[in-house]
Amino acid sequence: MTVPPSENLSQRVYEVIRQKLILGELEPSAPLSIRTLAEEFGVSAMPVREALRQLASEQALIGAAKKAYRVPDLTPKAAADLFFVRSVLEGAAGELAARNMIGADIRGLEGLAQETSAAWVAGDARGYIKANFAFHSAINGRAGNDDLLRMIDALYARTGPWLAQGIVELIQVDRIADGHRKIVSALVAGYAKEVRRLVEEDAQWAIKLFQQMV
Amino acid sequence: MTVPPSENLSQRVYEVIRQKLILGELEPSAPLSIRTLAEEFGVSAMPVREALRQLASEQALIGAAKKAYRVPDLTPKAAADLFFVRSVLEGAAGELAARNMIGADIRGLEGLAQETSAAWVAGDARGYIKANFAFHSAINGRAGNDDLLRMIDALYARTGPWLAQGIVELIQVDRIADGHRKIVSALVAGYAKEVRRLVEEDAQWAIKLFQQMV
DNA sequence: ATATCATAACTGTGATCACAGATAAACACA
DNA sequence: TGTGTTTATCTGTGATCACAGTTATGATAT
Repeated sequence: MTVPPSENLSQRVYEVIRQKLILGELEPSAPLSIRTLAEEFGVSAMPVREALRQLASEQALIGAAKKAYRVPDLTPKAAADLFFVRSVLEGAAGELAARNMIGADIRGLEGLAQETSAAWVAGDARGYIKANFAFHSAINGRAGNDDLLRMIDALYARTGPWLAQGIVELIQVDRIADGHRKIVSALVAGYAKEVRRLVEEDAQWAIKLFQQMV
Repeated sequence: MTVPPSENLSQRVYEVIRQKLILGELEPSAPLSIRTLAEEFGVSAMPVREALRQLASEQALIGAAKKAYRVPDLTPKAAADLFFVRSVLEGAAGELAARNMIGADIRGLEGLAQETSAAWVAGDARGYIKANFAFHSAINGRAGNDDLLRMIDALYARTGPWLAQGIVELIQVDRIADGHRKIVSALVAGYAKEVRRLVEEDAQWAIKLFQQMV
């Protein structure tokens, strides 16, 4: 877990829970209690409550009035919508990043791509999610557009729990996921438009992955 | 101002301030005090504080520790980044919407396009912003993707205050803005891809508008 | 054993208070 | 008339309490 450097207690709590969502460590429909979490974190209810509300405002949690906050359980349609938005944003980020990347960036990317496929063949679901997120973050971070990055990360927080479930079920079914390698190839070649297309394809692939799952 | 139907006091306050941001009724660098707003709204500090924090988490406000919340004053680079993201998202929404729109939708759109240009030639800055937002919302709403819509609206909340300033200065300089009419034409023709391109262009136009302003 | 209902334990929400840091105002001094 | 310093006011933040709805529990009756 990355360290949460912040002057705000609320933001620290927020960051921790957000990371857990991204990495799929919280399963869908799991309830999150303000008081319980407050005790776990060793803080008062106040910061937790603000963190949960913030997550809920990003749709990363659902919070009905006077009912416990819960991790959303995505419907097929909702998941498809989400991955579509992600493909649009991440595709644009990829095209921008392709123009900013230097040799060292791409080398790091190759390592992450390897980690990703290694975790995949090993059947390590959590490892795959983590490596996958690291890979895409490395690209999106080079787009040079913080808003883009923030929005994409918010999407990962929403799809994380669902992905963790879906992948666990599918990890032994489909063993081919060389999309990342193709992306890296397009990056070394400097084909920005092609990077965009491939990144979009990669995000949409998750949708297909789900449809098999049903 | 649209009525805020909600069971949550915090959310009601949030919605009101958010609308003001979108419509450019709050000027950049203006400070927002929790206690002051609480008194204005006739509620305690609690709901206001949560609303402001939520806005801040969306970057619609800036909130440094122990300093008053403020309406962000965008730098040229930040504004450009923002409008770029908006062009990407709204372009995608436009393409989707083009496939869902029926005659009645388009007729309503024609009216809104007329309002927009009417406000423009009349030099009514606030009216232009309002009509412009209504026009685009009518399109984005037909995309059938709530996440897309929510994200785009968040962007309008961030560009609103800045747009209000920029447009006031430019409204007598440039009097041609028939972009909306082109979009409507493409919609009636059913050219989804062309709608996307035009919507993207429309968003990027705002960037150029700014560059003239400096 | 199963269904029904009362009760107890939980939930988020709003309000209020104490506190420390930031800002602005007031004052003293040159 | 400036200028530096102190004081007072205002800022968000964290903690705690009361409250009303929700959910789970357990007892009672069928």
